[in-house]
Amino acid sequence: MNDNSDATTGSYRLDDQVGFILRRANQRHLALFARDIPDLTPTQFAALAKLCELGQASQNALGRATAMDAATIKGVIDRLRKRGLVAARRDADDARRVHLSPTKQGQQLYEALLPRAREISKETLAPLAQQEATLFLQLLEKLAGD
Amino acid sequence: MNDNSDATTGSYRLDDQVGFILRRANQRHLALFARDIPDLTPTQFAALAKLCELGQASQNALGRATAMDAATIKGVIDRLRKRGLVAARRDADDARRVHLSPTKQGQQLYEALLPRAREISKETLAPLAQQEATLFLQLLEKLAGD
DNA sequence: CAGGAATTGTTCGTGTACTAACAGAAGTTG
DNA sequence: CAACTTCTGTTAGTACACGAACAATTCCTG
Repeated sequence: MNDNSDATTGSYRLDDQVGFILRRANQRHLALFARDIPDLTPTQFAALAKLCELGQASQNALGRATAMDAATIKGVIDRLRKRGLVAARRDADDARRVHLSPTKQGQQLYEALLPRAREISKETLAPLAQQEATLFLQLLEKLAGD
Repeated sequence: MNDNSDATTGSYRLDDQVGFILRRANQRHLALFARDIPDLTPTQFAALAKLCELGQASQNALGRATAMDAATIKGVIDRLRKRGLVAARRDADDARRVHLSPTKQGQQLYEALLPRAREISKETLAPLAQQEATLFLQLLEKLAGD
């Protein structure tokens, strides 16, 4: 009974808490990404990748598709635009919207980076056996919600 | 054979990549934390908790124990000191070191927040069944490394 | 003991991330 | 149609997070 599994009783060790380990796992992934794709941050790559998948999107819509709020996606897109990877123009139908699309250069960079991006996902999961990795992804997906 | 499981072939969907889902899971946890413990960030709580666990530590040592680099832990400790939760003094034996310890107020706050911290961990894992959660933590730990 | 190497903490610059407040445009409803 | 509401993007402020460069101190080794 006294096995510390209750949420309101027993010892609390920081090192055993989901949030803390989640943060460390994320750190490890970010480090792998920075090593293999130094010229683009994971966030920037995510925005570019999703925009290439969709072909086009409004700024906030792209933010929602990549789990970034309006303030965050703005900075990310600003930097991608400055590097000529993303093109932006005012939407004709809705004067509020910023219509985004990847430039040819952005599209090419995305495709050129794909092998490395796949490799990063593989390396991140490398500590797990094949079956463990599959199971882990299923559980992680549940944890992420939505 | 063509099941897209190879790291260098097949389709690439952002939404299926570990890094992306890891980031979303982390976001969900951060949101739960901010809701239940609005007066302290997860990082600040981690530093305070670990310092209370250890009783004392040098600044960089605490950073290592909480997976924060020297530049990051400095800002975190500065803010905790400003709020009177952590006391700092120059180490007598090593003039480089900053000797840190929780103040009485910091210790009390930590203990007062423990039930909520436990609850947050529980809520974060809530989408998983008991057995799934245990397994998940084991796999996540492997992924975090070290 | 002297001189190079490693450690500790600091600062700077860049890039997420989120809240809050805002302006303008579009949609909805009485 | 006019008021209300929602949605879009922007800005300002705070807080991680990390690389790089730096000074002071300590350690180590010849």
